[in-house]
Amino acid sequence: MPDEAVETLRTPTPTRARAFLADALRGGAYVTLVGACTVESRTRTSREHPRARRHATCKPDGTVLVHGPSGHRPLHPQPDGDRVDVRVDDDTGELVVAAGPPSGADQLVARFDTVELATAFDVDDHETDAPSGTEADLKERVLERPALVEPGLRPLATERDTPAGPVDVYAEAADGQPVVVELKRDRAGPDAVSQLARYVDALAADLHGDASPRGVLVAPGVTPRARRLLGDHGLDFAAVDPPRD
Amino acid sequence: MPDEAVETLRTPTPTRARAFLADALRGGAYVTLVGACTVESRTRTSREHPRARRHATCKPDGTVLVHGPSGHRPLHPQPDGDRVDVRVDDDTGELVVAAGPPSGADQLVARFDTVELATAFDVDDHETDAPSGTEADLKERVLERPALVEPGLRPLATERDTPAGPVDVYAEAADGQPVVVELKRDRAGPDAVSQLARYVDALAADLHGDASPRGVLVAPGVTPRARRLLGDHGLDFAAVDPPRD
DNA sequence: GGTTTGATGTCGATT
DNA sequence: AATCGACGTCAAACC
Repeated sequence: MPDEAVETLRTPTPTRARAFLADALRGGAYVTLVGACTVESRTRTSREHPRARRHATCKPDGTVLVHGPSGHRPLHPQPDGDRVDVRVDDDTGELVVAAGPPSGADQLVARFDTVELATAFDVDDHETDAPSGTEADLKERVLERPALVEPGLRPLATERDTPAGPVDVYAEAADGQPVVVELKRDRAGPDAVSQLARYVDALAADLHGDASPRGVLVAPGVTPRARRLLGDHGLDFAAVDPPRD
Repeated sequence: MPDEAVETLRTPTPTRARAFLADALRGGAYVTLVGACTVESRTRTSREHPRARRHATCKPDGTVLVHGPSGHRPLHPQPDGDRVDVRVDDDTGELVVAAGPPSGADQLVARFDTVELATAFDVDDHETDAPSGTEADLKERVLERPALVEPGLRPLATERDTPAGPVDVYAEAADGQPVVVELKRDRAGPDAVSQLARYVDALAADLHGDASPRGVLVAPGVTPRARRLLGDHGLDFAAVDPPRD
């Protein structure tokens, strides 16, 4: 298939569709199918979907997506593995698209009794600009202007290791007391507070009494439950928005 | 468009593509586009993608997905709102597909300078069998056979409310001591242990000394760090797999 | 509508 | 290559 070609196939027989699909995938193309199919997935959660007209996508990296008429996610979780198998079921005459590891488990199987449209084309792989407004952006902002967290704060390290995991920012307060900073780009929930508490406890054990660290949660906001938990654990909060662009 | 029809349009002009897309969406159809486009998203995290040949899907519910050649997720987060706007840019001649709330923020904008293929068809909305192997399935299993967690355990309530949130299963041990059970369908990590610890602490405060509750994490397994945290908090673990089918 | 949590996917670090 | 830990994102249940 030439690089720029877009191929389409209307109402092929399953045998013809199988050949079209196999050829295109072998050539590294991106393929879509429209037709009535059943979907069965045996991944982390098992799911079965009765026969209905759906839109399926097979990407050259082995990704298989089957979409219904609504929602952002496909009908099934994505199986591990990057192999796609395309065959015609001898008994039922169905076109069978199977994705996942060859071993029985963790498979996604779509069975088309009819294919009304098959398309194949190339899609560009392209470097994409890094997203902005991430936790990494928030970290940069805090490192550049630590006073946003509290006056006199001096960052000492990022990703400092503790037995409970790496802390986002390890710093020293104006009075010299160690401070653990946990960053969240979204409003922080109870999990974020527990995570910070784990880090503070682990660091306190690590320093074995030399100095007792404080913990500060830095996020654009906190949920009520998280706010209460902060108080319970004697942790602080500073409202900082992640920078956008 | 008749229910069963599948329409395709090759290399339309932007004006023609706009009409095709608008007509199909107005009729509740599912539409796909293949062509070179830029993608800009201003949702929670901002992203920009330079012009490249991509595969776009517009669902009748307002979902817009733009996919590259690999990976399960689209190139962009899905904006809030269910409005899709299709127009031709007077200055550049591009076909512009914009999704999200009409107000400027939180928008996804894809700009096609060429459309090589447009397709439109109906996709069935269909009830889907409930997935199995979920946390709800694990809960059923534990309620039916509480001895899987520990001998003599008697479940008293599910979703029992505490100041920290609802506990999965509230139970009584053989000796009458209250037990908080936290269920995870996957191997449990540190977050699960912290969540359980929050519930146990909250319940202990709720019972204010009448009885001191124990906590049991029920999951197919625990990660090393979670195992250590369990010990730190004096919590127990029981290995139980969620039932599959 | 906001909050919370389950369910997934992805990535980086580590083994 | 597999595992683990953390982050990002979506969806559903419940006020």
